[in-house]
Amino acid sequence: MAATLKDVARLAGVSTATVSYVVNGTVRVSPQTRERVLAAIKSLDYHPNVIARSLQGNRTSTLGFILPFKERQVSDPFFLEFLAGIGDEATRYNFDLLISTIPQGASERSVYERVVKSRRVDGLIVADTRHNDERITYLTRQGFPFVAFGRDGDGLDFPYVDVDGQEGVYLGMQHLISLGHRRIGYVSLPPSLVCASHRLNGYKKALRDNGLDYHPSLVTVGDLSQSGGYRALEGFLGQLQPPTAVFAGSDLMALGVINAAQEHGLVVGRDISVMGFDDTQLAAHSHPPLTTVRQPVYRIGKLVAGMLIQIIQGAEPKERQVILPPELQIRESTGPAPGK
Amino acid sequence: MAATLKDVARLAGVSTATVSYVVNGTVRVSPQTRERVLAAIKSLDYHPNVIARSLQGNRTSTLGFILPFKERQVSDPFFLEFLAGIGDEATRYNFDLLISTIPQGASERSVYERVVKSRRVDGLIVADTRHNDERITYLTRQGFPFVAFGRDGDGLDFPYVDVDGQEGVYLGMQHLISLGHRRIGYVSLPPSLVCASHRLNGYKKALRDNGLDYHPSLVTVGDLSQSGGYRALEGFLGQLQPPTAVFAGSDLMALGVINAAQEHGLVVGRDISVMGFDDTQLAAHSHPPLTTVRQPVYRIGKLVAGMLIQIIQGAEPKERQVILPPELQIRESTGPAPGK
DNA sequence: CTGAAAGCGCTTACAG
DNA sequence: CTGAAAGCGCTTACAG
Repeated sequence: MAATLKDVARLAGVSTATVSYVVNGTVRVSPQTRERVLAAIKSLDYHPNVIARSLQGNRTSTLGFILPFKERQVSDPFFLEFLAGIGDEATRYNFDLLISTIPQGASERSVYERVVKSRRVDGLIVADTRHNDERITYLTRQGFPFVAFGRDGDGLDFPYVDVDGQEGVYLGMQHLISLGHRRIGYVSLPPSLVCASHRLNGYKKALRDNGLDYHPSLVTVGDLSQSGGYRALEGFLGQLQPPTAVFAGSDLMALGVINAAQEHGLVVGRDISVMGFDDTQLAAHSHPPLTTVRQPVYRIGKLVAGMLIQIIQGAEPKERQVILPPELQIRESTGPAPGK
Repeated sequence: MAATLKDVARLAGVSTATVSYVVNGTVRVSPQTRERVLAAIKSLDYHPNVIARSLQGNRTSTLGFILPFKERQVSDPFFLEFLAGIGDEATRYNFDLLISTIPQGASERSVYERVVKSRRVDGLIVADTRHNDERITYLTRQGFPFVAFGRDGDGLDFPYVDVDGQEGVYLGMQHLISLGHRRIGYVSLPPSLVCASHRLNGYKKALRDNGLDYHPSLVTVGDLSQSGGYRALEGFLGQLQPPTAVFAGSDLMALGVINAAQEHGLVVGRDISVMGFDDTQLAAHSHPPLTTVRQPVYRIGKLVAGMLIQIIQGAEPKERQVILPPELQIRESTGPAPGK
């Protein structure tokens, strides 16, 4: 059995309160007593029981994250970087991270209810915000602390961190256009996602600002997997005037576009340019290395976790809604438009 | 404030013990009392406080997993499928899943110690077992419950689930050899991993059994990223007699091999055959779809979690060490050797 | 500076 | 079948 406060108190010849003071440093204790307690702690290899502490304090020091596998495929590498960020920041503040999945047959809603009602966590992190996001209305109604990765799409006010997707795609489009591309295909994200609209807006705005026409045939919706990108390019190549560049709304889709292009004998970066969005590790390691718009997912994980912890601790974070500037990451999958 | 047992007891006019009996179904309660209690629970929207329950029972009903980012890149999609399996199985048994990361500058050992000592979880899941695995010796010494994904490499006895990697690579090699390939390159995994040795053995055994020579120049070690595979193929292609097929020890590396091949103008599946190992979703969605050896990672997650829960509950699992047969997943990245 | 005591929200022998 | 009471391992006013 592991040692308890009581064991330490007995060995040190003091009360449990005193031991607690020493452990937590909340109350001044005389040096001599302190020494005795510390020695007892060491000799018993005492470690506080986090559960007892939680019960007493009515807080769990735990953050929760429910993996949102509605739009994304289960293995989207995106989430692991995000998790790493959350986890590292949580650890820094002595918080733990609880992960839940949505088992087959269970509803997302039921999982949220279980986590909230059982008071297993002090707050939740929500990713991939959606239009009419049930998760957000539920948590808001419950008054349960949460921070989202992704902004609101319906005029609700909640704390979030997001990347300026419109600006990101706009920057990417400027890059492509400056390379001489005039016909640029766009593979959009599932429209239920709030970020899908912003990114698409960036595409349209860039066309407008550069005096280029918007061709609905050059825009298609992908499913966030490589296959989505693959099929999109197949569709584009079947057209009379295929695009010379394709902007995919996510890296995974861009990889699919690259695969399709290479299968068609096209040299990516020369015969056709391909861009992604996210800058996951997969993008940097693809061949050719993918030009993409960087979302600092790891850092966003840290930010979101940090904000949530502040909120839990009752300190209004200085910025409740953070929009990070995207960053163009130019690599080798984009090049001058053929014939330029 | 959320309702407590006491609130329910008061409203129903019974003792807290009785409410507890009803909630847990541990003791028979008269139908009338039961009804009253149930009504009170409903009207107060009472949900048991898991933390209090944990403290009282000296168990947390929580499984822990510390993301092992030593050999793998942070975003390896592999882990998310694994996490999904663990999470779903945990939920089924009313267990939660606690994730920890190893923050920059912290040692893996210190993270394990913190999790174990704070008694935040009832047991741990260990993945990617290594030779001289410090994590395993530590947990064993502490008598802390754990189950591993990956077998032992040093004669230690602990519960695990693993896939027969030797057999898997052997099967894949038979497939390639039956297609007429005689010079087959192999991209091995970091040698610290126990599974690296087994897979490499499968490669060697297949050569031997088919009367083919082992050429050290056809074996190289990759770093588990696409780049590892990419560089491996570059190396192979620079040789006087490049291989006609390449077996990569992981899907991610196989994708890198495909990328490199396509960049060199080779049609994968015709000019060169490529195989992977894992069968992540990335493999199924790659182009051409990747022939690979399937590890049912999601199912392994469920198995491992299930075994751990049994162990925690004091029931020796019927199988303490499970080795699953690998499954050949033939898709389009492999084909007859050129000239056959 | 230190201790006795109450309490966080449950569960579980023990009586009756 | 039901209740009074102790206890899980802590923290924290409150006295002294």
